[in-house]
Amino acid sequence: MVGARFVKVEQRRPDLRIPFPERFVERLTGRTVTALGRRAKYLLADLSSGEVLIMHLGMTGRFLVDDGGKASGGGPPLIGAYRHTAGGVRAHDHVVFHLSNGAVVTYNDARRFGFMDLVPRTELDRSRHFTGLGIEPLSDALSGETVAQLLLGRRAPLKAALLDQRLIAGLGNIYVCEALYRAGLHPSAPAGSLATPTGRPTAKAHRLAEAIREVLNEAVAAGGSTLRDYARTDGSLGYFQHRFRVYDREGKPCMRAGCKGEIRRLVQGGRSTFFCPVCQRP
DNA sequence: CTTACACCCTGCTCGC
DNA sequence: TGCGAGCAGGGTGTAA
Repeated sequence: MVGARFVKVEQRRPDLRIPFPERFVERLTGRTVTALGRRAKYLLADLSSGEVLIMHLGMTGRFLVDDGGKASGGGPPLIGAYRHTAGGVRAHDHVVFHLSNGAVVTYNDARRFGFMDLVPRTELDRSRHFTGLGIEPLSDALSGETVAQLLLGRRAPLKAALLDQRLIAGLGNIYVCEALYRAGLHPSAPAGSLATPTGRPTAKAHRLAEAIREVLNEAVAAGGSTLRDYARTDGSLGYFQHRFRVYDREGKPCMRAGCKGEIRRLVQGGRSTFFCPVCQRP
């Protein structure tokens, strides 16, 4: 997409989780994508107009890429590669980008918890989506020290605090479960128990920071996690789901050598938490 | 300020 | 085979 121009944009419904911005199609058409980026779970495309296209996948959103046979010709398929058929619309295809390089990028989202928005680049950090966002977990900002400071005094369960995007921005349900397991921390422990009364990091805080970084780096290297509702098994999907140690493993044995524990599931804030009651003690 | 919970929406799996 | 209940990668608005 970078360097390519939107030659045609199909917006097939008025809203996803929120309405599309005013004149969405007009503000994209004819613009060139100058850069792609990310902040937390938001995908960002800088446009030649000075606006940023913000895209969020929600739970079931995905981008399907028909590169026109260029990038994948002869080589391994692109992530989500597929063939776009003009006029042939799949269920839940909500937005179709036609690019000047021949690529067709389709946004598909069954549950429509995703969204797209347009904001001036200069106002991005003040936009409603970005105000109050926490630190990037893969940046230098994440350390035992910052974890301790962020969690100091909080009585919410550790699991809930890690899912709070205002503290650390970008962790989801899977990677929080996996990070807590690797750090040997109980999901129900008070978040503040990882800090000393003065906000200094405990050994647990250091372990957690390291586990978060480790899990995310491994997942990115594996192409992410593809769960139950993917469309194709063409070898281009994420593989981290095969490396889950606790997520969706209720009733199965703990994978730590010698551990006799059995993975348990509990519900916190309406979300499932998976953990080993032996390795992750209260 | 915190924390808890319902809700947005569709599809799949499970138990009966 | 059919059907309802429960659950799912996220975020927000409201209430307590």
